[in-house]
Amino acid sequence: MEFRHLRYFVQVAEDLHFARAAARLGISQPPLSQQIRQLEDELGVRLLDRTSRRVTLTYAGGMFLDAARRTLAEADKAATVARRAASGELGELRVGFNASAPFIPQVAAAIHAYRLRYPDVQLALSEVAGPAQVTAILADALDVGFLRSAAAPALPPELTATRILRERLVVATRPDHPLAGRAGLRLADAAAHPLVVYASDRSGGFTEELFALMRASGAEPRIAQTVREVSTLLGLVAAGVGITVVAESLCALQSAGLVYTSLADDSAVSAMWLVHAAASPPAAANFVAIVTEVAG
Amino acid sequence: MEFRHLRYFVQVAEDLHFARAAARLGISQPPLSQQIRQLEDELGVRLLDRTSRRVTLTYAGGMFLDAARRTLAEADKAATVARRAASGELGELRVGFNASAPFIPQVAAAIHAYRLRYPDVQLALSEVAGPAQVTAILADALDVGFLRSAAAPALPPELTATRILRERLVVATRPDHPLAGRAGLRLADAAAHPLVVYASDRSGGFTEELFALMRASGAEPRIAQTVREVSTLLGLVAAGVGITVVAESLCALQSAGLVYTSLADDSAVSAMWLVHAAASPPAAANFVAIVTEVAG
DNA sequence: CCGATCGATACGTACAGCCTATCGATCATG
DNA sequence: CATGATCGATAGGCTGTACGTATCGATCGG
Repeated sequence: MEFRHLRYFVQVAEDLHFARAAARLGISQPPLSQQIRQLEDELGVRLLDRTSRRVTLTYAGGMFLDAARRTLAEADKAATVARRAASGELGELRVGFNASAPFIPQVAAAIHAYRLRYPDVQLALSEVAGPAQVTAILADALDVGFLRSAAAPALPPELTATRILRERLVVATRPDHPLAGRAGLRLADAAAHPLVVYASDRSGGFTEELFALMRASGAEPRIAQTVREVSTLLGLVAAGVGITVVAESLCALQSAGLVYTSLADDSAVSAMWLVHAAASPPAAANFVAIVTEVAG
Repeated sequence: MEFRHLRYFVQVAEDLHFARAAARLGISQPPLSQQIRQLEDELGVRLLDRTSRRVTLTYAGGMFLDAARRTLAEADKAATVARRAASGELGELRVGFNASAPFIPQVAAAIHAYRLRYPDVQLALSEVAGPAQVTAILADALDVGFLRSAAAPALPPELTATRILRERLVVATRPDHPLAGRAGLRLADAAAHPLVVYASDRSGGFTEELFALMRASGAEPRIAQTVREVSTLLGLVAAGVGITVVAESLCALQSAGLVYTSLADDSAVSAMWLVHAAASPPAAANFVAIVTEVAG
């Protein structure tokens, strides 16, 4: 049985007239009769009762007509699915992001724009620490990932990173802290006070990068407390446990016990990167395109 | 796109190896490569990434694989549906029956046996008066019908009637009625008493046949009351409104106010017939076969 | 009774799908 | 690093089959 048989049969069943059906199908009548007969022989079932004057569906023919239509529709759907999947309009996209990514307006805007443009792509968002994202993408557990890194992250050749945002670092303190609001504040000043920082396994390298910057400015940082979440970090700063240094976009999180003070150092910058496989699935490539367009 | 393409693609996707897939498909490797390529060209989508060492599904290929499997399954189902419908194992069967048919054990047994043997046939049972059944079958609103008639019913040539039961008539009266239990009771005796009978439009000809029998026995029947249902008929007899004559199988309906007395006349018989179109749908033919086997 | 209609049959043809043979690329191995 | 094995792609020839034209046989209306 081939699709030809189904297409021909459906047309004959609709017209109940071999010559007309053949004309619609763009063939002549004899081969149409042959193909219908061939289909009946293969099924071992008479689908049409035909005299030289009238063609009617048998009971089995009526049942088969429905099933044949369903089969043709399913085949159509298969072709459409393939094309849409290839163009990235259909499927699933697994996006990883670190703790600070959601607070970046450009990232949120890009995700929103992507959802509007590709509504049939199932977005699977998951919070993953920076380095773990790279591993996850390599293991095909993730398609793309947002991670923070001052410089371009070192990646295996099959992965690509695009910088989507470059931002300054700020110091977060209690309002009554001596550093609060001080103009021309420098990293070395901040390093003189005990710090609340992310635990290394959660920071995705941010803490290490921060410490490296401080040491480069000639000060040795001291850890007051390590935490695992943004809310804890800022909560403990507001409680006076210590101060911390975060990316400027985190200023979106305001609180009565918190003030953010700019750092004057040229080196006090950080960046968000979008990491993806060089051979990305179509949906991922579209996502990268939208993110670089909106946020880049 | 033809089924060939789907079958070939599914096999390659399962083996991820052209030569092995070709062997399983019973063809050689080159035409398999050609057909896959043809499929990809038609869809405009690359379904497989292939180097000379490794074959992998693209994302679109994976989505298409599912859809292709569904399409092939749908086609299989279409063939099965046609065959099962042709053999009468699938579909709908519309059975008409008159008021007395359900009380006949053979009819009930036949319907039960049919349900067991053909569980996937949707049985649509409907109560239809005898002559209306013939009209309904001719109008293709009914497939088969049970009706009561002393002699073979007059039918157009495209319909066939099979007698499935021949039974004697009995008189139904109150227990204190003078005819109750009288040995050798004859139709002429019964005709001497006022009768409760079905209204003509509901009786399906039974009342007319009964009156003809009574007149043939030399008596003129008198109507005490006409009714539209079996329960009303027997209820009014039990209430003493009159007596009635019914088929023996109705004795199954017992009541405190009712007794049945046999009629001695040779002519006091009735029969149930199964009517069906000569060109019945398969399910109807099977039904007729089972009924004649069980009840005939 | 005759012509029109319509599906089936007969038969020739062109193309497509399959075959075998071979190539080119990649990878494992000594 | 050279060599052989593996595997998909390509080339070219052959055959089956789906389609075309011509015609037949049956049925129905006028």
